[in-house]
Amino acid sequence: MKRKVTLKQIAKELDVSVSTVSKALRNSKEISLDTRSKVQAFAKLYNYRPNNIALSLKNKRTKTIGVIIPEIVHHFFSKVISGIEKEANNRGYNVIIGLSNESFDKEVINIEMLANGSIDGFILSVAKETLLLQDYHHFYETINQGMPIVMFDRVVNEIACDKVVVDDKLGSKKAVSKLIESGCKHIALITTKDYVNVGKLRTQGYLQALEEHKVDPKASLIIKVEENKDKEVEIETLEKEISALLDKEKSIDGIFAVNELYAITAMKAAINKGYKIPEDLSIIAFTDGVLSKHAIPSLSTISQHAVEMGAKAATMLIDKLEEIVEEEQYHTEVINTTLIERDTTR
Amino acid sequence: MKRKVTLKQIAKELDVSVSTVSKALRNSKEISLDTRSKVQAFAKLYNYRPNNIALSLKNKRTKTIGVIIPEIVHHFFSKVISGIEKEANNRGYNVIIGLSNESFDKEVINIEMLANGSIDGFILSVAKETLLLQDYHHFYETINQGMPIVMFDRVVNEIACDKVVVDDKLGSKKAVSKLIESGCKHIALITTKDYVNVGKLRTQGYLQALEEHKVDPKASLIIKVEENKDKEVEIETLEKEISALLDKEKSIDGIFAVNELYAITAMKAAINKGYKIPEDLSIIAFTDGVLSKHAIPSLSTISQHAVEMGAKAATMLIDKLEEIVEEEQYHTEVINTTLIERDTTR
DNA sequence: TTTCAACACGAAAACGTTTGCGTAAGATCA
DNA sequence: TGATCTTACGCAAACGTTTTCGTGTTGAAA
Repeated sequence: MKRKVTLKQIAKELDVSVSTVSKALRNSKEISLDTRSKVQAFAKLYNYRPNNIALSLKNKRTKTIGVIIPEIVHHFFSKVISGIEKEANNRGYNVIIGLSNESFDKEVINIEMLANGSIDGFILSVAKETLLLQDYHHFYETINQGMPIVMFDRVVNEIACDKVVVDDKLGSKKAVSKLIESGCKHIALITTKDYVNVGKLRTQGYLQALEEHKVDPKASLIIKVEENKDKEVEIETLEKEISALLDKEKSIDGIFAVNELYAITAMKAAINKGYKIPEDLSIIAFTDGVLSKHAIPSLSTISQHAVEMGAKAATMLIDKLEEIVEEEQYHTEVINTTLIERDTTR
Repeated sequence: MKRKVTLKQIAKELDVSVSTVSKALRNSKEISLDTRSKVQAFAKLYNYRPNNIALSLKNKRTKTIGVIIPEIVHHFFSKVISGIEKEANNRGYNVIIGLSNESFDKEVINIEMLANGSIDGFILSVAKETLLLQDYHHFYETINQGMPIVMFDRVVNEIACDKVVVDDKLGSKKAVSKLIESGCKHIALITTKDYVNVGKLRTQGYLQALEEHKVDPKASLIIKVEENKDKEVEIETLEKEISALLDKEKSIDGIFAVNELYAITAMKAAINKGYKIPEDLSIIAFTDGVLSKHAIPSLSTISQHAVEMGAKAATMLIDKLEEIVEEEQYHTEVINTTLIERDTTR
């Protein structure tokens, strides 16, 4: 087993100095053509590759960006990652990931681990617990140390950094408007409690759409799901709630849910009750994922263009790192949403 | 904006040498208690953290493991990653990911990028194109340079390295046996072409189960899907094939598919034809993901325990890195599969 | 007073690069 | 022949650590 070959070894072998080897490999005309070709041949033979770590130390940059997300077993986040990875690779950067699992502590630890020289900047989506605690010291510290952060999707407005978000309100409005325009009169909303920012915004979009179409909102048509550590339980509970709602409010002919899973759950409850979809009941979900695409019937959704989001975040971060954009100049990019009509809408 | 503070800066500020600072921070009793506490106080005040890159260069290890997977927008792979990440973090390692997108070239580039000092070892699942080309030079080179590799799921048998695999054959056998035992007489198989190794093995499991239950296999009940770059097209084509099959072979009362998506597609075709599931037709899929869990009706599956797989792979790699296990001693771990009975089986 | 150990600290090397500068040998010119 | 210019290379510093080996100062024992 041959270990990785270094400049020093090549130098020794060829009886020249390390600097000569380095220059020869970089084709400096300071070095004679003769020596250059000799060194290059030798390097090729031994498959020389410069040590990234040494380069990082010297250059004070690692060409690596750190991504911290709440979870990876999640269609949206994995799509964002694939967008980040693609753009980063195109520009010669690596991607290192950390998972917070929605925990404040894990988020802090991950950031601290990576901030000590391992990476040049962060792309992250804030953990729910952090949002709840509203403790953002780790972000401030990181930024203070001169390490840029780009937040996406779940962002903290009060922090001065680049952000990439989806227009949740407008997206929801699109969905609900579509429902109204296709003839739905009584549209239920399945959303989260208000402390989840995106849930809140999507709720606002729903209300706005109703208002614009002169439909009076009814509190009895809104279910605000209490998030549960145990997703199974959360979903089971929700299914019962929806069942009850459908029993109580017979007039419901449209449902807008703030995520795929809630929508699928609603669909399940409705199908069990014998509803025909979309004839008796139309459904639209915010967030487009595999679940929607392959559900039977396939779900109409609002797509957030997650890949594009990731790519945009990477672009913004790298632009800042390479000083294409000035340091203190922050920008919030809004990614458009698109209504994808499938089989749960008319 | 204060930059990161270094030992040198602390040393200057306190008018001592760098070595004194280093020793003081590591609580060496070579340094007087007085100086130690002074230095430590100062370091805490300025939030000193040792630079990882410098440490990596010195220690010749990065405490980072590289993971290369074919795609990340995929339930199985993202679960594996979460398993790797968890175990790695527990043992103080970071995870850096590269995506091959099933491309040989991208796999090679990713490995070369990371192998030059950025990481201590690899965990990877081989790209389909690589499997097809059977060009494994990049793996050999990496291993030759003393960098350990752990392959998971899609492995290359001829390469001497640690491996974590699923017993595909046994898993399929379990599924098909379950179908037979629950009364299915005519079980269709939806699998991939034989050059995809896991497809081949799962097909073998199907055949073995039939044999053991003295059921004669019928070639007309087997669909071998040709993979297509465009998944949409692949799935649409498949749906038509299944429809045709159901028309032709009216006796089919069970379907085993080698992945979720094929199973869902089969279910869709069957539901469209008015089949009652599971009364008229039972379905089991290999691979357990969100799709199966939230399908209506929910799919019975063979779970591969992806998280466990990732964790195991990480354990094996780190054990090797930390020389808990001898270098030249390779081992293949087989992860058990479990039948998860849901609503598509009786 | 001399000798020596203990103490507290600093100098320097090492990890693998890149790069500015110095310089010996040879070439060119007057 | 002597002065100057090129050429082709080596030295050393720098990035931020850790660690080995010195070394000057102190205090105590002889």
